[in-house]
Amino acid sequence: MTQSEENYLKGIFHLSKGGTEAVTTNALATQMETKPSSVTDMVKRLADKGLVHYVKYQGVSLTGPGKLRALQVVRKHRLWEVFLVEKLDFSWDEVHEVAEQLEHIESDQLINRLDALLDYPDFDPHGDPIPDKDGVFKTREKQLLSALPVKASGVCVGVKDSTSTFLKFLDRHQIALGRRITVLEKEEFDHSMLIEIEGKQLRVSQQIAANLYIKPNTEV
Amino acid sequence: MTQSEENYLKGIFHLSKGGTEAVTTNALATQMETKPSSVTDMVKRLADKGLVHYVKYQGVSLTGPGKLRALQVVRKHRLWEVFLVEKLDFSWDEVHEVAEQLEHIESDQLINRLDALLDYPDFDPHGDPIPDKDGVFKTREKQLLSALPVKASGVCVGVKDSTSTFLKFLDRHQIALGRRITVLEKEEFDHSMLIEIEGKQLRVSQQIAANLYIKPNTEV
DNA sequence: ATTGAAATTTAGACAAATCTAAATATTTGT
DNA sequence: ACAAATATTTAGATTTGTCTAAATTTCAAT
Repeated sequence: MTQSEENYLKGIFHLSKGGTEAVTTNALATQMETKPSSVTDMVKRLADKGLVHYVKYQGVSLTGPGKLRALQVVRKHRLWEVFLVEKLDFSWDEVHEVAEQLEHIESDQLINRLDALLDYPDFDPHGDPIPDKDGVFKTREKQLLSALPVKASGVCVGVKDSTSTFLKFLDRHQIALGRRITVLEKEEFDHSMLIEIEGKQLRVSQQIAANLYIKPNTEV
Repeated sequence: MTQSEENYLKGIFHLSKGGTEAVTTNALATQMETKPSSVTDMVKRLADKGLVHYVKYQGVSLTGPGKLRALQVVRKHRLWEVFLVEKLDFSWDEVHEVAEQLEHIESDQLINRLDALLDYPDFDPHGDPIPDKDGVFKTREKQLLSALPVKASGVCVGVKDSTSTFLKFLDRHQIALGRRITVLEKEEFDHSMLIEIEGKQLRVSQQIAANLYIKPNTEV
């Protein structure tokens, strides 16, 4: 299995929202930053290897083995991200590029011992779940707004701090249970966030974001 | 720079004993476990990029930039080996294959922070020196165990042969880096030795003694 | 110094992964 | 339903890294 093949499986996995839906050639070409014709060539190879279902002009989807393989790559990517942040003091926005390389290192022993070193984390620094060896991962019912990655979206389901001053603040900004919130930006130095709620943009400090529970969209 | 190019530079570096001597096509083919014709193709490419000197039928040697690059790969390889042994509890003989992959990860930030995490080690688990960013490394005064006289004592600092069978042998007999070894007897006819290690006596053949590096007269 | 052996290079082929340009299939708007 | 727009595939070329088989160069021995 080449790195390129692994990257395609991962790309299909992400676009198909967890390996269920079919993905179009054009969408995959955009995701992989390549040309549609290159995608056609590659998905044919992947189909020959039994990793994807592919019917000409009808799009591509992962088979069981293909999905498992994609999940193993995702597992490695996210574990390396935890390592980079926890052990090497990378900030959350610096890890992706390096993890893209590290995710292709082949060694079960390596990844399982890394998992142990990191104390078997369930989520990566962006709040995304880390699959286990068999591709199974925990879903998080609710998360703190501060734990959500950029572009994540979810519904407000609760507060951690329920003092009246806090709740009044929420009222003033039309933040209420059931309201959908989307994370637009995260500021690194003070961990404040720019969020969108009810069609308006709002900047909230880390103190706010760390006290609001969100039920994120099930979107991997 | 591709991984294959990096591997060739490293191969030339090792065969040329530190980048000084010229290396023959056949020797490099053996080192790289490939065919001489493939070597010819590759060294032409490396010569075009200014990384090696190459004259047809005359062998190949590293240029300044080529040697620096080789040293940077060696640096990464050895730092990763330290990481695997110190942080992930790999044993001596398990690290090489994984380090062969990790050495090609491209990120100065990653390798420098890894260096810091490991507390700037000067030597890898096999006792080989780790070059710094500029390719400079410390030399350790070391001698083969076979070269030590009777009654001499020293600390095990490295191995010459790092095949896994040899490393496993060492593990079985509790011979490890940092262990003090004292020469008790040397047998004339087969050059075997009786040594003391960890309070126990052990007879080692000349083949063993000629592959173990010792730093003589050193406090632990 | 010449010849046979060994080492090395060249020529031509292949697979992986990509591209451009052209051909074909599907979808959409009226 | 049909033409135009869009999406997709095919055909043919390119690069990297490899191979085999044949040709060439160097080395070594008499």
